[in-house]
Amino acid sequence: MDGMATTGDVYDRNCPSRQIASHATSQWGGLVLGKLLEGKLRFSELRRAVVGVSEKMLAQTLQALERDGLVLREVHPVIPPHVDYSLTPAGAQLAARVRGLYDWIEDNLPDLCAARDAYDAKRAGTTV
Amino acid sequence: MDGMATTGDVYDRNCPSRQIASHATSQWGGLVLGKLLEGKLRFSELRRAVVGVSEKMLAQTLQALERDGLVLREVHPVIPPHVDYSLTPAGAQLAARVRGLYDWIEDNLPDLCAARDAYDAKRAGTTV
DNA sequence: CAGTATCCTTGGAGATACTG
DNA sequence: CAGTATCTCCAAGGATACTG
Repeated sequence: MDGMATTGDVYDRNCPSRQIASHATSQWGGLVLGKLLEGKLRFSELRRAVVGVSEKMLAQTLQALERDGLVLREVHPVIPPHVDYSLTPAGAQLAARVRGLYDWIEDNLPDLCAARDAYDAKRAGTTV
Repeated sequence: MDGMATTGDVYDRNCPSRQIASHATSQWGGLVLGKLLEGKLRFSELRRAVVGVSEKMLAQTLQALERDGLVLREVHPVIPPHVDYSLTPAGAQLAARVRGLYDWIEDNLPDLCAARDAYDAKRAGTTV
């Protein structure tokens, strides 16, 4: 029932779920989680792995994910600086689901693209 | 086929996967897919169900999902107009995964919020 | 009812430069 | 190396008005 004040339901407008979901499924958030699923990585390694991300967005994304308890940040007090990022247990669970989503899309890409072409073709034919 | 020219990999910069993923996991895309998982809905029903969405964004979101072959649009030629939206088989599969992601977040919300509080508390203590 | 067209605002995102 | 700070800019998104 709706008796709960803090539903946590994503269909509630101002509930933390939407924030966390947006972090985890954002352009860069999803890709970062996916990469970290393969193992611990340094900042610069992530930067290279996640093609197209800027320093700013990577830092921002990692902070959001760390804050949500999905990513672990380990600072090694050496010179030059060395920081490792990895998934927390929670992060690994969520990342697996995000990855599953991406994988499904990649697996079904031919169908999806075909649907697109059909849609565009139909529009081009009817209109104009 | 060369096999790798069109990888479909989301880590490729300009590949359709990223587009489709962004549609499916966008703020409104995810919520629309989630709602349609419960059954066929009309435009205005969706508008009410997905709290906070504007007409423009709903129309735009539905078009993108329809174009990707995830959502089926049925127009009933009556007055006043009546249009039903539902998931295609592909859409249902993807929606289930998106839903799973949201559900996981909702289920683990207490932990996630606790992590947040801890993060904020630590920052407040060390800096200032 | 189910959209489209238009305008307008905001903040997301990149580039750059600097620091510990 | 791993960030932070600042600036700028474009486009996503919302509000409104109109149409079939």
